[in-house]
Amino acid sequence: MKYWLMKTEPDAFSIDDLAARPLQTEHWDGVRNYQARNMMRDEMKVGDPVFFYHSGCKTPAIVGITKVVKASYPDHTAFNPESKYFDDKSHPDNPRWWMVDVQFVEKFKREITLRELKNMPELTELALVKKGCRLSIMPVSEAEWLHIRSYT
DNA sequence: GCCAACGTTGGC
DNA sequence: GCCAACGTTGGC
Repeated sequence: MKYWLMKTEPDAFSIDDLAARPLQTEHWDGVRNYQARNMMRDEMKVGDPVFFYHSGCKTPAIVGITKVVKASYPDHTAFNPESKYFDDKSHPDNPRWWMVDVQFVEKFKREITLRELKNMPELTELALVKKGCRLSIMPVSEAEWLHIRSYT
């Protein structure tokens, strides 16, 4: 089992939006970055826990936990010319983009802000706090996970 | 295969 | 709204 962190802009899709979905589950479409894709396609497995992170907002923060409930399958929005995620280089017989399904687990009573995370010496290796890191999906070590968890 | 130009991300 | 950092594109 591996631990993860996934970013989302709360204006587009927040943890409350996820909790309001049928079965509190949603497919993670629209990832168009190869590194992030590779992690979803090859490494994320059913049951893996995921920190849910709000980015591009007033207070960037980890706001809760989700888990992977369906392993990778083709991101069908890439096949749809009507979608803003359409990519004519992705074909159903050889998909370029993949996604997983995640399910709501928990919303923290108190979110853990990026500012706080940056001040934790235990997290200096976490990609999220590194300068210029734009990865929307990243691995979290077990030690990092437990450390962050201990604040919730 | 190099690299400049461009677009995007995302914190501040 | 600004801008640094980064990934991608496309001409050569």
